[in-house]
Amino acid sequence: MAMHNPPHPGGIVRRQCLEPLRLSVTAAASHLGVSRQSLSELVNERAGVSVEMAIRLTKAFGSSPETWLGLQMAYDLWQARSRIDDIKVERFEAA
Amino acid sequence: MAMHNPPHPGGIVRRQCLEPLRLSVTAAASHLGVSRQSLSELVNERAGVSVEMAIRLTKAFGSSPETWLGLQMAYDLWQARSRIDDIKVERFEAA
DNA sequence: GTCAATTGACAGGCGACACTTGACAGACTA
DNA sequence: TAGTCTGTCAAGTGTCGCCTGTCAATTGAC
Repeated sequence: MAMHNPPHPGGIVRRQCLEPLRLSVTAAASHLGVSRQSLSELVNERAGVSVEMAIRLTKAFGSSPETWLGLQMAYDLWQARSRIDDIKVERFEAA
Repeated sequence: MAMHNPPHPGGIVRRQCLEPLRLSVTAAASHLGVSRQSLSELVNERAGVSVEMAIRLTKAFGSSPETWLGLQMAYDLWQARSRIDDIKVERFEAA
């Protein structure tokens, strides 16, 4: 159903947005209207793409907020796979 | 582009999951493995669908985590529309 | 070699949010 | 009347995005 090991959106920002335009994290953060640290954490995969960040990325680099957030969702879901069996739920209707 | 005023996932849980099965919030929360308050906040649209809650909902009622989170994403994005013009970003490449 | 820009990382702090337990009042029902 | 269900408030926890300030290491231009 889903793909294997979906990439963190931060890596995509770095490779697909910053590097092609030879943008420094500092410069890009300035244009995005966020702090340098905030963008640094994103591209170093220490922070996720928030709704607001998705809008900022879209305004600056194109694509769509849905796409950016979709990448984040796929990543989060993949990470949760390892914990999925710890979530105990009694199923309905199937009984 | 997007639909009009996407519904809050909590309302969907209530109408599509709880009511058809004549489930009380208390009973459903118990089965989902969360507190009654937590589910109450969700179905009363005071809380969103987290990654973990999406997994719980899927295990209990079917569908998929992607679907549940997609509903939440659509809702969040719609809510953000009102603030979207406050986000100032300098666009790249278009220049 | 030296200076400036860039970068990743850390500390301290703020606000938002999902979630918990405990408790209370109102409503519905057996 | 008693029991259940419900919404909600209080209070506290942990996570997370984001900010400012700071620091050391790296890199490139002179």
